[in-house]
Amino acid sequence: MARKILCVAEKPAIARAVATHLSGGSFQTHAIRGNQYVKNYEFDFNFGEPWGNCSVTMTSVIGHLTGLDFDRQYKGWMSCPPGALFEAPVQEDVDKDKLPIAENIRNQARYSKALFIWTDCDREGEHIGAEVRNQAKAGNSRIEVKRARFSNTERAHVLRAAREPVELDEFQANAVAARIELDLRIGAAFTRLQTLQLQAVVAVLKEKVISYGSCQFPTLGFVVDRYLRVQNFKPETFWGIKVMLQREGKKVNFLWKRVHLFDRAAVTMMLERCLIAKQAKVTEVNQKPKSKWRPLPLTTVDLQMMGSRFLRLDSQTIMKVAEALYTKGYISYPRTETDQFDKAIDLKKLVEKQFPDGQWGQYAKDLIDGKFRTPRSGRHNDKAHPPIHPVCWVSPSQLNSNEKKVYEFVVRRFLACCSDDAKGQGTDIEIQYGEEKFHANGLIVLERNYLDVYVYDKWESSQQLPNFERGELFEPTEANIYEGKTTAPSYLTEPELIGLMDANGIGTDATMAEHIAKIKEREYVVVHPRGSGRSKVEELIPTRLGIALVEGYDNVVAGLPNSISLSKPFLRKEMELRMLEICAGSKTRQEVVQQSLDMYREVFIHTQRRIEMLKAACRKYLNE
DNA sequence: GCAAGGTC
Repeated sequence: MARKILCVAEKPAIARAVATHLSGGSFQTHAIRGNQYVKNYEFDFNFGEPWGNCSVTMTSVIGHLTGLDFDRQYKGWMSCPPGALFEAPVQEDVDKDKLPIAENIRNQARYSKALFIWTDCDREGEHIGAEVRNQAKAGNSRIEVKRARFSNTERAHVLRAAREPVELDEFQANAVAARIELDLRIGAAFTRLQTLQLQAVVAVLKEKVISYGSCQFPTLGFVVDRYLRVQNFKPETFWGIKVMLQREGKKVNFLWKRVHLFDRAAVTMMLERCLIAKQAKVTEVNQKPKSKWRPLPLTTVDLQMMGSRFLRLDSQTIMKVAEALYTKGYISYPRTETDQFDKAIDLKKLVEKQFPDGQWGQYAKDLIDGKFRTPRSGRHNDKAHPPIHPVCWVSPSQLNSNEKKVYEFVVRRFLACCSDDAKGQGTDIEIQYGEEKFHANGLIVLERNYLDVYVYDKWESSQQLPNFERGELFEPTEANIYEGKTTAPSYLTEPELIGLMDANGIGTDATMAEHIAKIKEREYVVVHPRGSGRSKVEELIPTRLGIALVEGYDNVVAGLPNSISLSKPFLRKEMELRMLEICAGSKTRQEVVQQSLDMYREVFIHTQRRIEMLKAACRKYLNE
């Protein structure tokens, strides 16, 4: 009998795609008992040495199999002081709804010589792989464990992954295990502490859960931080000089090199000197080609940011819609950090698929007729998924209105990536007037290229400048002083918040939208519309509770050395660095868990000791 | 009734 090999992917869609490639398209599908999504695919495949021709069962899990929780006697909120959760025993169990999936793996492992793990090649994927391994070993302790390393589901790539397996990376799996334990202990301890303490202080908090999480709190911190900057803003008056010239029937405005100053007398004096000089001298006339770069291949974070901005959908809605489009097979996997296309992907074929479209079909044809360019490469690669792109064309009549918007964006972005940059001719003119320098810039757009399909970018020709010659003198038509006021920053918008979270390592591409939704659900922030029509944006404004929490925690640690407020992203960043140390093998999981718990325990003890600060902040903001 | 991370 041929040897049997069990393959397990992270999700059903990957299991199916891999089975299709390995089997050459002919496989048998079997449902499993107790779960409607997971299927077993059976076929033969030659893995090469040392396995040879094998009969394969390809199946999947659905994300993590297990969850970590406190032992039963610690689950009740009154069962122990919240601080005890830093040490309380925890146990890892297969989630209730995943029991049939785990059982399927144990059963299939029983008759298998080897297990090939096909989870995503990222940290979480390594941990999920370890969960799968544990189940397989429980079914068959002698099973040999291998890991397929693949970063997309292109055919040749998948075949190579099957024939060149590697080992599971225990370090990465351990790093995730550490994160899971820390998030649980710290989240539960602080949540219980602050909920129980604050509920008693203010009537409106009576029935509320006031949660703390290492991601949701820094997210709240960003919103509050901006809010306070807006509130505390004091406008300042400034003055500047503007110079205007009328020539050849055109008006040219020259901008001051110093932009503006906050000293009126000084500006007046500078203008006087200009007027005394009477004539301005052209010191530079530069004509140079300018270009506006086509966008980078699309990542999740970018989809959420651009989507919020141009499609007027919040990031969670965008992700839901993108997932629906993915499940229906219209776009690629929407959770990716990668902004570079793998050479193995046949991009032109994907462009051709868009030919039938009424809006951008002709544009796609023009690309294939010679205008195609290889996309730019960004600097991110998660080694698991390609940038988000359309996989086939779909008629607009098949989509609801949100799906239409998101699909259109993904397609236009993809076609833009495969286009040439926009090209133009720029003119920079610099003049010396008295002691001061001024400049005027002109732009003529010569080739729109990607702008024709990527309607979200704007790049317009400016008014054309009249001719100037270097060294020539002219008398400006007008030279004035003008007054202005600095304006307050505006409240944080969702795309800005996602940008901040991304830059500070708060959450992952898949979870950022959830953290924002969480702080809305907890009533730490609310969303207010600003403006109307096309310029309408949604702004995030902290509630009184949100402000009170941040101010309270800032006060708790104020004046203490080395204690960083929980509302800031630094503690989370620190945790991230320690996880990297586990991955590098320089620290063990236990060391990191102990160290990080010590760090958070210190803040916890301060918080308990100075809980009055937190209570006072809540009274201050919520008792009126 | 707590977290964050996978995925449906």
